[in-house]
Amino acid sequence: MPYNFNAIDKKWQDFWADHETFKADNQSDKPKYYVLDMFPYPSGAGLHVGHPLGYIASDIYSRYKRNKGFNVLHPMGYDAFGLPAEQYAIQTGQHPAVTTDANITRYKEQMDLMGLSFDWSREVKTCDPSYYKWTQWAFTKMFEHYYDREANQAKPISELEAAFSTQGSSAAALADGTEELSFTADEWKSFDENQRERVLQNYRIAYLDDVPVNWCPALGTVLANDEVKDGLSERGGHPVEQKIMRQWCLRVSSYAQRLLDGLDDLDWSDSLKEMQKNWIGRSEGAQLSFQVKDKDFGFEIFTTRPDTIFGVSFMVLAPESDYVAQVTTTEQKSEVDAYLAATKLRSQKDRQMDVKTVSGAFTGAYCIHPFTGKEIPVWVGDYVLGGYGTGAIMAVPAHDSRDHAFAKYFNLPIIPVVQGEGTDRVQEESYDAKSGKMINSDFLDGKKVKDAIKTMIFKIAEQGIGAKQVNYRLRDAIFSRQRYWGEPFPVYYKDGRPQMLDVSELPLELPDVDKFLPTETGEPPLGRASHWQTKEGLPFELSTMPGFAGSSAYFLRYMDPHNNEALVSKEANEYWKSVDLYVGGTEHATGHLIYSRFWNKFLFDLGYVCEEEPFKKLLNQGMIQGRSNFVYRLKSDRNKYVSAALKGQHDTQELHVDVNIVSNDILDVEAFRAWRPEFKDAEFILEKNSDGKEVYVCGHAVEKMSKSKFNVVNPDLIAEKYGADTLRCYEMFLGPVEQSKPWNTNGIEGVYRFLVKLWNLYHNDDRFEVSEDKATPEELKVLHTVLKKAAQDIESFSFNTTVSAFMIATNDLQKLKCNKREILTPLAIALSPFAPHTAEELWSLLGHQESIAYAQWPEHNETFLVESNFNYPVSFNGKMRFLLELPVDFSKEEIEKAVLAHEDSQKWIEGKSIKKVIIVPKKIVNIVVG
RNA sequence: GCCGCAGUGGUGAAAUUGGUAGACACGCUAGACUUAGGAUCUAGUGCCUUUGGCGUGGGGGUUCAAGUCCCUCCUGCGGCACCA
Repeated sequence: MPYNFNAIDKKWQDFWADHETFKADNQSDKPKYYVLDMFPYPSGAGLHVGHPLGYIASDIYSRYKRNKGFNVLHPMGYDAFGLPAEQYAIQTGQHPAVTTDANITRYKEQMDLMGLSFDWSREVKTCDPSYYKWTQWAFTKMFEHYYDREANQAKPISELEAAFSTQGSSAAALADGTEELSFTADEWKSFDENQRERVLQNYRIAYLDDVPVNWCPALGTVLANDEVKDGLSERGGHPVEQKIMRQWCLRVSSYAQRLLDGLDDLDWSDSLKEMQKNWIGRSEGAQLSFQVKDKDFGFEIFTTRPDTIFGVSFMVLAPESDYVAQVTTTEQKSEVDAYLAATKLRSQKDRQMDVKTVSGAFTGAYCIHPFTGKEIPVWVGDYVLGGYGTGAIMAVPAHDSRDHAFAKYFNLPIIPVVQGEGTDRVQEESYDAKSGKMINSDFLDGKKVKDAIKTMIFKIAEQGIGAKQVNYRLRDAIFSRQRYWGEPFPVYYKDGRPQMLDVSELPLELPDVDKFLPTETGEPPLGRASHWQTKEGLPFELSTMPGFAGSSAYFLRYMDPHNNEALVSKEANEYWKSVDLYVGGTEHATGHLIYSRFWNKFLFDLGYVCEEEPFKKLLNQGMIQGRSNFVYRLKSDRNKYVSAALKGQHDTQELHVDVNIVSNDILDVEAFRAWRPEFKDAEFILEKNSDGKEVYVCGHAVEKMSKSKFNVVNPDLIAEKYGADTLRCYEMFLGPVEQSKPWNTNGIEGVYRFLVKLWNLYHNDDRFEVSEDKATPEELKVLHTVLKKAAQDIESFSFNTTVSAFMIATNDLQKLKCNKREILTPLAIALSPFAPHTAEELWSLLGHQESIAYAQWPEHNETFLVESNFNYPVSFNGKMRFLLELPVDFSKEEIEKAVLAHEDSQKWIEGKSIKKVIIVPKKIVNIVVG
C-alpha cells in the first residue's frame, strides 16, 4: 500500500487545523494579498463537484502567494439568509436557523475534505446578529445621507435640511431626487415633521417610495429585476406580476456614472464588464419639451437622435404617463380609456413575449413642433415605457424601427431626414444607422449625423427648450422583501414616519414567529411577532432585507470579523485595502457585483473604507454541468425497461436514473433494483455491446447539476476514492477555469496515475528513499522547466497546463530514475498548491518540521534551460529575427557561418548571441538572437 | 434585433502570442507479465489514394511564414432586449 492518500489527507487536514496554519495576521512585514471566493448559500443538497472549481483555483493561488512570501488573507463564510431555507421552514415548521446551521456544518466538512486553506477564524455568517448588525448599520447610514451631484458623493442629509431652511427647494437642484418639489425657505420652516420627512424621502439614499414592483404571489414577496428571468422568479420559476407597493429603495442610480467609470481600472473579463455596462445602460442624448397645442404646458421627451427632429411625425406617451389624462380630448377619451384598460390586462410577461404586436390610441391632442411650428398628433402606445426617460417620445418613423412599425400600423407619415445607403427604401424599412447626411432638415441640411446631433443640442439649449441629457437604464434597488428569513430593518415608525435605531441599539434581532407565513391580514411573517416593538410601543418595519444586503460588504467584514465597534477598523481596512483576487461565477454580474460596488462606494464616500473599488481582479469560473443518465420505461408494461439503442421500437417514458449506479452509460441493473422500492422487480430488455455482452445502455444528456436530475456527483466520494489531491488536480486538468463544461470522470485515472508515479519515484516498497547525490544537468533541466512553467502558468491562471507540466516532469524523472533530494525539495514546493497533502507528506519525509505552506517558492534558473541541440551561447533578453537564404542541404555549421556572414547580422548580433535557430521549409531559416 | 465570446483529432484540450499544429491526458490498437484483468509496463495512434499529399468551421486577403492578423459568410454559447 504505497500511496495511502486517505491517511495522508486526514493527517494533514488535522495538522493544518490544529496548527491554525492558514490564520492570517492583520500585521506583517510581508506584502499583503487578499484572495476571496464568492461565499456560498448553504443549500440542503451540499456541495457538488461544480462548486469547488473556483475554490480550488483560488486555493492554488493563495497557496502559491504564501510560498511567494505574501501575507495572504483567504477567508470563507456563508450567505446564510435566503428563500430555500424559509420555503423548507414553511413546509416542515423547522426553523430556518436550524436547517441553515446543519447545512453549514456539512459545507465546512466538505470544504475541509478538499484541503482548502481557509482562515476559518474569520468565518462569517450573514444570519449571525453580530454580522447583520453592520448590514443594518450601513442601511441607517444610507437613510441619513443624500447624493450630492456637484460633489459627486454622498453627504449627510442634515446638510440638505440646513440648506432648505435658508434657500428653500432650490437647495435641492444638485441633489439626486425622486421628484421635483417647490417650496420656499419660510415654507420649509413652517412644515411639520411629516411634511419635512415627505420631502426628505425624495433625497435619502435609502428611501420609502410607492414603486411598481415585481410581485410574486407564490412566494408572497417582491423580487428585484435581477431575480426575475423571463417573467418568472429565478428561485422556483413562479409567475411574477407588476404591482405598486410602498417599499424601501436604495438610490443605486445616483452611482450609475461612477459604477460605469470605475470599470475602466478593473482587471475583469471584457464580457463581464460589458454585461455591467449593458445593465447600467448609459445613453447620451437630449431632453427637450414640446408645447401642447391650446394648453399652457408642454411635455418633456428624451431622445438620443435630436438630429432627426425634422422627421418627427407624431408623439407617443407611455400608458402610465400622467400626461395622457391631461391631454386626451373628450372625443378620444373613450377610445384612450379602453386602450389603457386593455394594456393593464396585459401582464409583464405578455408584454415581453410579444413585442411585435403594435397597439396604441390617438389622444386627440397635438403638439407644436419647436422648429417648424407644425401640428404633431399625440398618441398613446405601450411600446413606450413609463419608467425610462420621461415616459414620452418624439417618433421619427424613418429612422427608428419601432416608430416605423407604429407608423405603418396606424398609417402615419414617414419623413426621411437622413440620406445614406438604403434610405431610398425608408417607406418599407427604417434606416436606424447613425451615419449619412441630413436632408429635409432646414439648417441641418448637408451635415453629417454626428455633427447634426451636436448642432441640434446646442440649438435646443440656445432656444431654452431643452438641454443635453444622459439617461441610465440602471434603476434604484427595491430593498424590501415580505419574508421572514432575512435581516430585519432597524426601523420603527412614529406617526408613520420611519425612524432609525441608533448603532448602540443594533443589532435588532430577528424575532421568533409561530409560522413563517404572512399574517391573515396579508402582512409579512414578522407581523406574527405581536410583541415585537420598541420600548415606547412603536411598531417595527415588518419587511426584511433582500439577499444581496448581507453579501454587499462581507469582504470588508473578513478584514476584522470580530470587531464589535465597527464594520471594519481603520487599521484593518488600511492594511488589507481591497480584494486582490475575487473568484466566482458570472451569474452575479448584474446583481451582487453591482450592489457590492455601490455599497462599497457609499462607505468610501463616508470615509469608512479607503478603496473605492472592492474587487481589483475578478476570475470567473465556469459552471460544471451534470451529465444525466436515463432509463426508458415501457408505457405498456411499467415494470419493463428497454436499453437505449432499442427504445425506438417501443413507446417509452424517459426517467432520470442516478448517475452513481451507471458506469460508462452502462446500468448496474442490480443496483437499480435496489435503488428504490418501486424498481425492485424491474425487468430489462438488453442490447449487445461491442464485446458481445448483454448490457443495459442508458441514454445521456448534459444538464444543470441538480438533485432532482440524479446527476449530482459529490466531491467527497471522489476524494474518498482517489484522494483530495487527485480531485483538486483533476478539476484543474479538465480545462481552463473560466470555461463551462460537463462533468465526467473519464480522465481522472490519468491524473491519479501521475500522483502515484511521483510518489513511487521516491519510495522503495513502503520506504521513503531519496538520494543525496548531486543532480545531473539533464535532471536539473527537467526541474527548472517545470518550475518556470508552473510560476508562469499560475500567474496567468492557466492551471490545466500547470498540471500537464507536472505530469511531463514526473514522466521525465521516472525515465531518468531520479530520486534525488536536490530535485524533490523544490519540486514538492511547486506542487504544493495543487496537491498540498501529498506535497506536505513528502516535505515532512524530507525532514522538515515546518509546514510546506510557508516554504519559499523555488525560483527557476535559466542556465539550466539552454537548448542543448545547438552549441550556442545564449542570453534571454528579448528576441530578434532576420531572414537568410541558404543552400538546400545546409548543416548547422553552415547556418552559423551564413548568419555571421550576413551583412545585417553584424549589427543584429553585436553584443548579443544566437538564441535559437528555427528551420522552416522553403530554404528559410529564422535566427532568434537575444 | 443589438452587444460580447468561441469554433483545432474519436474525446478533454495545448501551441513560447505571427515561427516545426495537435503538448499532456482519456480512449483505441498491438505486445509483455499474469489463473485472471476493469492491475502494471512497452510501442503505436490527425487524415489520405503514403518515395508523396492534405489538414485548425467555409471562402477570400496580408506575410518568407497564419490556428493566431484583416474582410466576409456559416454555426454554437452568453448577455441585453419595445431603454427612444
